[in-house]
Amino acid sequence: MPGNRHPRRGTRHIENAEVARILREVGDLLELGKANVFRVRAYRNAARTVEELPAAVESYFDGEKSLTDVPGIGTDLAGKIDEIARTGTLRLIRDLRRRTPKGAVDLMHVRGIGPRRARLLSTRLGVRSVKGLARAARQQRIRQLRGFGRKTEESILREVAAQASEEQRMSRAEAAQYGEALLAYMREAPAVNRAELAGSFRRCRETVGDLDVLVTTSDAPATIAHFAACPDASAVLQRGRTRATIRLHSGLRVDLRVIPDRSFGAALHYFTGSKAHNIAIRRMGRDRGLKLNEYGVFRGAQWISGRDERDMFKAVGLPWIPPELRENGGEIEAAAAGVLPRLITLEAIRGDLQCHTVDSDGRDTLADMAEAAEAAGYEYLAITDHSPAVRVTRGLDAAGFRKQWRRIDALNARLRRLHVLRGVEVDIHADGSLDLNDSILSGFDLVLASVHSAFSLSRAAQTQRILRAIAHRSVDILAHPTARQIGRRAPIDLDLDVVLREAVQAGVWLEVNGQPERLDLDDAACRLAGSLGAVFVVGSDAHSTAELRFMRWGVDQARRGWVDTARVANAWPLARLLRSRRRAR
DNA sequence: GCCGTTTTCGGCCCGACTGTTTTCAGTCG
Repeated sequence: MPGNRHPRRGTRHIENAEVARILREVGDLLELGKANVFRVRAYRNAARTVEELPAAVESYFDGEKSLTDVPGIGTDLAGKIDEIARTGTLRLIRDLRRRTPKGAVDLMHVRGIGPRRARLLSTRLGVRSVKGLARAARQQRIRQLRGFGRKTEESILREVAAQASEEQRMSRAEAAQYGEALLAYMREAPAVNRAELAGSFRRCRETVGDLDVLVTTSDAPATIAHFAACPDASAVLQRGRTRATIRLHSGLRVDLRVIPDRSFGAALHYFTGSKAHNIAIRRMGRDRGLKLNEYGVFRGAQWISGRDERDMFKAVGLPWIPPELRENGGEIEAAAAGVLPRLITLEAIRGDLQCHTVDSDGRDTLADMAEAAEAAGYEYLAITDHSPAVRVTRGLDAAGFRKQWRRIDALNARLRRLHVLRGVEVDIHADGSLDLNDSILSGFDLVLASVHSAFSLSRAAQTQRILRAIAHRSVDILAHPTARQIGRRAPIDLDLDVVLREAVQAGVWLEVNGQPERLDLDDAACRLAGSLGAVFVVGSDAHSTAELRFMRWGVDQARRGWVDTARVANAWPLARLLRSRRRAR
């Protein structure tokens, strides 16, 4: 293996996500075993923390940085994580599984069933699975238990059915369509003053499990009635005086919260989350003798502020923190130290550095794409059609690109505000060689290299492959570096740490791809790359003029990854961009 | 299990809704 990051003897590679899964299961098992709720929370917090670590857990055992320096992880949890990294499992989890009724953990994942009910159902009724749960409900055996009744039985049946049909998270782009339509619908309601989307959607997570809509109104009952009457709703799941939940025909759940005007900022902060961020902020409030909740900042019973979201941060001595960063992943410390990144914005983007035309697999012509980019206010646009290896894209060969260049030159002579760059998305072969030769590659303004095949190479071979491509002097940008497609294809198995280091070292820029199913690099990788000094490119990877708007999703993802405007090459003026390319140095 | 500018012990964010209860437990976010 290249690089100098040999794992310790006895340590095999394990994904942070797998460590997190194990910690989370320990949390579930402990909760079923009536453990101290704070101990349960400690395991769940640790699971989230590990998931969002910028580097593989192994790297915390031999370097200068230690896991115990990470907030929420003490000596005990660090030891447990070490054990997982070395052995792939945990003695504790085996003991807990032995002591826990079979299937109880699965029951707990049915909405409405927590640890108490799961334990009762498995010990008293012998329910061993979600299927068995539905059977018991149909046989009306559940209502015989104390604390359960007819309605609980019915709700269990509904939830089991819903879980079987939907359950997976929805892409951010799809959720946006439902969310924005619903927001418009709620703003039509007569008594509504303000309406906003909060929750993980506002935090720009790449997928969402549900939507949170926040409104202020002068007539709460009327507003809740309007919400419940939403034409796209298939069911009203919950309905109170200040909250209601509906399910849309798509299966997406939407929570509505109705609050008074003066609480808008407090509620927006609270319902934006994340939960871990909120807990941390509320703790800071408590340390200052304040109580923070969704209604505002309180000293004793006295309301102090909460009209504006900034009030919540001000109360604990912090500047406003962008929603994308609110994961309790260091944003509070960064805010306190005055070193929050100046996150990239859509407005700061001056051009798009990846798009396709009918010359390969795009749906619009070169001229159409250029005109749409100009109309969008861009200063430049790189046309980056595919090379021949990716058959389905009908990629161009050297002669094809030379013809395209002449058309680009003619276009540039005609266009007044936009400059079109001669670009290419050249395929990286399985052995790391490129799909076009040096003589043609040197003629482009910009070369993106990316993987479209051989997704299942070994980690070592895959890493070697990418390193070889990066080492090629013609490559300016590594595009969609992990080749993942959310929900469809796992990222290629890569030593990302090594690849990102080499890319930074070589002066290769890293793309954050805005296609809703790619969003590649992801947030954690962006943050890692940023910490290594990477330069980023946010690209729409548009295959039509309409898809130029995918820039939005790429920017959102980069923001989640703490990407600073100054580090985004396509937020620079064209002259600086060209001067800074690897080939210019 | 974590954590400390009063603490190495004793705290740990806070409120709404539902269903099954006669005053509240469980669950969720």
